[in-house]
Amino acid sequence: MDVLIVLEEEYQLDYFKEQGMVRKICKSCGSAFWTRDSAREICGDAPCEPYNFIGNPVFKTHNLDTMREAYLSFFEKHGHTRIERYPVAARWRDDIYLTIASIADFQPYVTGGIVPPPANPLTISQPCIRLNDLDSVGRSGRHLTTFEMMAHHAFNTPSEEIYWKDRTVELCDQFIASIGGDLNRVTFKEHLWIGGGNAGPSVEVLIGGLEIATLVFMSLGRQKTAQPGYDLNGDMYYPMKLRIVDTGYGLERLVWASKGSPTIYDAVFPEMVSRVMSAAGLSHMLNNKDYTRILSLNAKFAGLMDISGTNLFQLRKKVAAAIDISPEKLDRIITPMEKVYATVDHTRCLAYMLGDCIVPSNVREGYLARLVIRRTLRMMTDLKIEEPLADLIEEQTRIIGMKKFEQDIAVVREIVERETVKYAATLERGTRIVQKIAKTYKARSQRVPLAEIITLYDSHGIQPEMIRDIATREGAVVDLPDNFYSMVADMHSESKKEAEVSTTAKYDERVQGLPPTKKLYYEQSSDVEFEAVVLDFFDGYAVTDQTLFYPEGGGQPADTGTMVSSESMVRVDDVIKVAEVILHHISGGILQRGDRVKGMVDEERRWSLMRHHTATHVILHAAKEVLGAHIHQAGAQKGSESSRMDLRHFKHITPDELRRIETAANRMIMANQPVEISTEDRTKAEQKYGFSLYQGGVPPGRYIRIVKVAGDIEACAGTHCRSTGEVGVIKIIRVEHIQDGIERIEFTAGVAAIYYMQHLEQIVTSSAEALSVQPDNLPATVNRFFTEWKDQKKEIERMSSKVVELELQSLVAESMEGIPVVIKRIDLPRKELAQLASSISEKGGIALLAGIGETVSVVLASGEPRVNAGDIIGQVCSLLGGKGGGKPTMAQGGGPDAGQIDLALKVGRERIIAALQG
RNA sequence: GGGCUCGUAGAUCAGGGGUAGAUCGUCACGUUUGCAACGUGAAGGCCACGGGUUCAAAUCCCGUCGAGUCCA
Repeated sequence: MDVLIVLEEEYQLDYFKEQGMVRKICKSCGSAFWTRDSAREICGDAPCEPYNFIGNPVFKTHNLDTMREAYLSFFEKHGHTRIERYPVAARWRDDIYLTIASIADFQPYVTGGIVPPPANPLTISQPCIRLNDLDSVGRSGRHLTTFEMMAHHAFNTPSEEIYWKDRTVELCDQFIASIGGDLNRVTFKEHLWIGGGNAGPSVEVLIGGLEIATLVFMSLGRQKTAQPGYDLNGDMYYPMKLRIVDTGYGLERLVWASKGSPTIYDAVFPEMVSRVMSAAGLSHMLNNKDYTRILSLNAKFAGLMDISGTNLFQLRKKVAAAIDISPEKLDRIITPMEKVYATVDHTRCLAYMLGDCIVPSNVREGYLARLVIRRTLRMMTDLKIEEPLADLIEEQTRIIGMKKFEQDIAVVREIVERETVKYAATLERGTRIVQKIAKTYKARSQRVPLAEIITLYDSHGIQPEMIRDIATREGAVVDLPDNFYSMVADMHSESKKEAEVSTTAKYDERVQGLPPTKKLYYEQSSDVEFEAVVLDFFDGYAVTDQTLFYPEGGGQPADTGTMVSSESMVRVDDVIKVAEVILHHISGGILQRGDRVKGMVDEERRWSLMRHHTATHVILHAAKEVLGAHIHQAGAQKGSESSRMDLRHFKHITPDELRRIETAANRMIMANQPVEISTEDRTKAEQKYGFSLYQGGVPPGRYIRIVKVAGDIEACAGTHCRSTGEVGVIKIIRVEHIQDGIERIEFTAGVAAIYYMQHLEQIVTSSAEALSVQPDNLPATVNRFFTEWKDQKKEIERMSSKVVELELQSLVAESMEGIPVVIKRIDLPRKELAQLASSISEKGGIALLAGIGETVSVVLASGEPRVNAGDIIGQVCSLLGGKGGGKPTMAQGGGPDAGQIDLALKVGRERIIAALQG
């Protein structure tokens, strides 16, 4: 089917026609668009149309709060339910780190038709973070890292139609009118939307040259269906059962258009702009008409182009020509302004990131937070802003509203302050390394090679521009290619590995014909025996109608045990879950379809796993109590001996904190609260408990299993004790710093904890016995021994230099060719021999000394240029069955053959004489 | 999750198979009314830890622990 024809039909809306709109083709770009203005010839989008709303607002004046409220209450009035925003860290998804669009809140389960939406239709204003255009932020006048995507979403199923294209466009029109927009100036540009495995027609809503919204009609997906598909850019897309109205209105853009200010930044956060301007000593610019004119011109032109790389220079040239100054002068004026804007934008981004409990680190979303923090710190340095970054972020938090964030502002401040100190240290360290390298290459009068610069950036985090500046100051030459960052990226992509194929994937088809296995381990988690019927047996895997065996999942290993049929008794050594079917891996025999079996789970192991799993929840809760609200699990591995849990935290957990966590966790156990487990609707559970539900990953499906342990509430599929008391006892083994921002707590629970403590006790008693002291005195005694050992080592050194001195006095040198030469067997360790020999060679003499210890050690030192010690030692040592070598002035060696020592010295003597005469 | 760099005196770092070093800091003595400065000297090292290779390892190899950094 021809995509273009189909798509053209898609836009023939009754609503457009009723409103007397006409479809036109843009004279400039050739795109189709709908308008009420029959005289209009261009689509209204940049670059076809300039930003003519600047200085000429198209809506009634609004700020962020009033515009958001105007939007949400408008849609509420028109039958939509208002939904609270989701966090900017997309914790309910494992494919993206940050929330990048309002629809991301509902992916993948709602958009996939698995889970119903929290309301239908709904409206939301979702803060989103996109870091792809970082370079343009502050420069283009319109780019932001953080923006609120306001949306109304409707999810249409085959059985229930909420509304589709006509109503969507109608609502859009009415909303624009409600904030004072002139509908005659609005155009709807046809646009094929493709993204995230979905596609559909969409219209871009334009006014005054600015795109203020996109209305997407998501109706195609990659999943093959009976209906004919479309080839879109080489991929096939098929009509979906679920058709989703996915709209996105840019809150900041609406506010900008309502004010008509030169840049979006002035419109959206005027207080912050003026605060940062004055902190940078640039306040005078605010009231200067020339600057305002430059900025608005800059923004108008920037709106017409994509700012990146060389385009920036083009932009400068254009603006400079329009106001008749040199591009260089313009650059000097405008660069600080751009940095002010970017600082304002970035601090707002950080307020959201940190407020939503992201902890800066060098992995995942934590790395993104650190990236933005460091970028901001660099700009603040350039602007000579002395105010602490934490103050600016706190101010942004206050403007947005403290109550909108989970993280305590005091913790946010501490995190930022730590990051600031840390970055200063990195810069200092980096500067020293660069200076050193610059000096090296300057001394060789070479340019600093690119490989060095890449290492400096990649391994030490020093920005290439900074490398150039420092090296230049040191007088070295650095060439910096324009495509530096892409070269680094290329280097990384070379070492990329293929993704692993899931091991269970090969059984997907096989289990499709089987009913879901009844999971007895949830209903009777403390039972260990059950009866079942074998439904299938393949590849060593048995499938039964029901089972008590817990399959590997959620960081909990599988149960083991036995299965007995009338014919045989087999071992269950592994259990896996494929979709809703549980596969038991059998060894030591086979089972047959139809066999009645009795299953027995290894009781000790099951209990140990349950205790460790329940303990994980308890420790997480205790850690939150001790360390703060941001504590989030970053992975966990349960075992039957010990378990570990990784926590996101911005500093090292101190031994004291660790003890407090351990004590708190054990108190929770002693309180012996029941463990409550329920199955709840995913969306409702998310609304009720928040996203801290997803600590151990995001489980699939419409319903999720909620486990409540000692105040900790998580979505969890593991087996648990019936009450916290059954855990028995928790002993934390240690805490380990895995990566920046991630601390690993290793612990043990129940019987394993008792064994562990007994093991510790045994270590202490046997150490105490070895030293014949009471365990209580162990630390003091060990300390004393260590200092004594060090003192004695020094004493030995003193004595041995004394021995060398004495030996030296008793040595009588013979004279060969006028040179004092000592050739002698002295049974001292090699180190002393070397000392002795070198004190002779220092005075211009020659010493060949050999001594017998475990093996023979030989040292030859020569203060006489004619005698090359390194050359001679080899032959001497080979007589002893060994080897040797060294420098011309000092050589060492040895060999095992002590009987040959006299011969070796004799040969050595001959060689020295020969060299002296030679 | 993947990659890279680095662990040597209290601090900053050289040395990269052959006797463990420099600078700053510390301490003592000297010059000085005192301080600063200078001079002379000294103390201060499990060369991160555990294996291996070697006649010989701070140095090479493997592992562990720790620090830093880039990317997804």
